[in-house]
Amino acid sequence: LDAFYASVEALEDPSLRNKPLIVGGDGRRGVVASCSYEARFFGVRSAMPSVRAKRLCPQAIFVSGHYDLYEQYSKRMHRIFQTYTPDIEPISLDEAFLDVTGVQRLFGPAPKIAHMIRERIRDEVGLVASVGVATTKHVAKLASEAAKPKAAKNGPVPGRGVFVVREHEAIDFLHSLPVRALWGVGPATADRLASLGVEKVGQLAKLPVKVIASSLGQSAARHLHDLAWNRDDRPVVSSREAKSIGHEQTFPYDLKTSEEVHAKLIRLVDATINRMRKAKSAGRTVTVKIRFGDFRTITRSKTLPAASAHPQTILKLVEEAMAAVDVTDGVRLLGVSMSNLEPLIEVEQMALTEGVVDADTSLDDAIDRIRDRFGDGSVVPAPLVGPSGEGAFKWGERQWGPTENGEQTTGRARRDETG
DNA sequence: TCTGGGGTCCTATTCCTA
DNA sequence: TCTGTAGGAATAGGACCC
Repeated sequence: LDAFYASVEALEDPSLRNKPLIVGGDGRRGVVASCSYEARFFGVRSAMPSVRAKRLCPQAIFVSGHYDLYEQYSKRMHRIFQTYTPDIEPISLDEAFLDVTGVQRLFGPAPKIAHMIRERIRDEVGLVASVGVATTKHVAKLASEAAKPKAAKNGPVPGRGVFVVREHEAIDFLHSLPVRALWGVGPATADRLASLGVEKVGQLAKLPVKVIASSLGQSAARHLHDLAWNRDDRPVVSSREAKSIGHEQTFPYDLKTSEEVHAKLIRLVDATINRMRKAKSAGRTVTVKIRFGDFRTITRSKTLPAASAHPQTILKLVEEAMAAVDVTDGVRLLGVSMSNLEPLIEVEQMALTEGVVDADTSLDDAIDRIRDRFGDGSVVPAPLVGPSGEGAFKWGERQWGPTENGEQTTGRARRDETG
């Protein structure tokens, strides 16, 4: 999708159409999550600090994200995809790979299917999609980039919409691109390749793997060299289990005391476990991420002998992990995430058969039921209730509380809050 | 310029155990 | 009993993606 979040916002509020629009936090530590092509003309890009975006485009309109809304639009698109093929691999809310190998007898050749899907997304959802068609996943992805509109003074100049790279054209197409275009080449890898004199994919392709490996390591070198020759046999995988679930938050001002840090950690643990339990998962490893005022970032992790979804157990582990961390320099961001995930039902059954069930299990179940019925803000850890200001509604910020229309919001809606 | 939040994957090191 | 070693798990950090 083109400028997905910004396009959805403009669709919902016509007064935002054809204007430089930025979706993201406009606070001092906000970044651009998505922006309209009108904003891009001024040099605004996603992931750019909002302060800089404002400087580049003072007339830009900032809106905070509505993640729940984007999810709804995403689902509508997926329903369209499903009418063509069950082999859909979501990359994000607004991108997916579709394998149409087996359905061309039914719907026609892949480029025709691409046009049909694009038209239906335009007519039924109201959004502009760009589609790349190719015989490998990564060329399809690059082709979709080539299909996108370009930013210009009076709004976007339409792109080709559908960009087809046939198998015999793939090498020429690839070799003309900058290495940075390759999936997996970011700023750090691009710098290293530049020091080998490599700017274009074609130059990378002609370099011996050994030489690339001297700079990037064997695995990455092999992988990128393969991609440069269009050797990519990764299949479209339609269902994938999450490997980790977590939450992190950047604070408007650095936290200076361990009490403040502890209070935030309690909230992050609760939010993470709440989501993990909704996903019917339990985790064995907890990782705490700490970013200091100077942007130095460390992680500390601890692993349990068996997976758990009990707040007290996880919090204790978090406290152990944090024991040796000095926060007096100021903490800018905290994160908590769980990995080594296992199905919650199996974990609880195991606990039952081993006779280690305690009051926690039924307590957690009761909390789940109350939250299902009255909202996530209805039960909160005691240290965050009361006159300190972090009461039930502040709890979890807007992300976990009810919205005006009574629905649960998730994810980036949190940008509405100032923290 | 001053850097979000959700993730995945890879690598290096350390520690434990067979 | 001591030592070397190989492999796996845990831990930490970094790059990258949207």
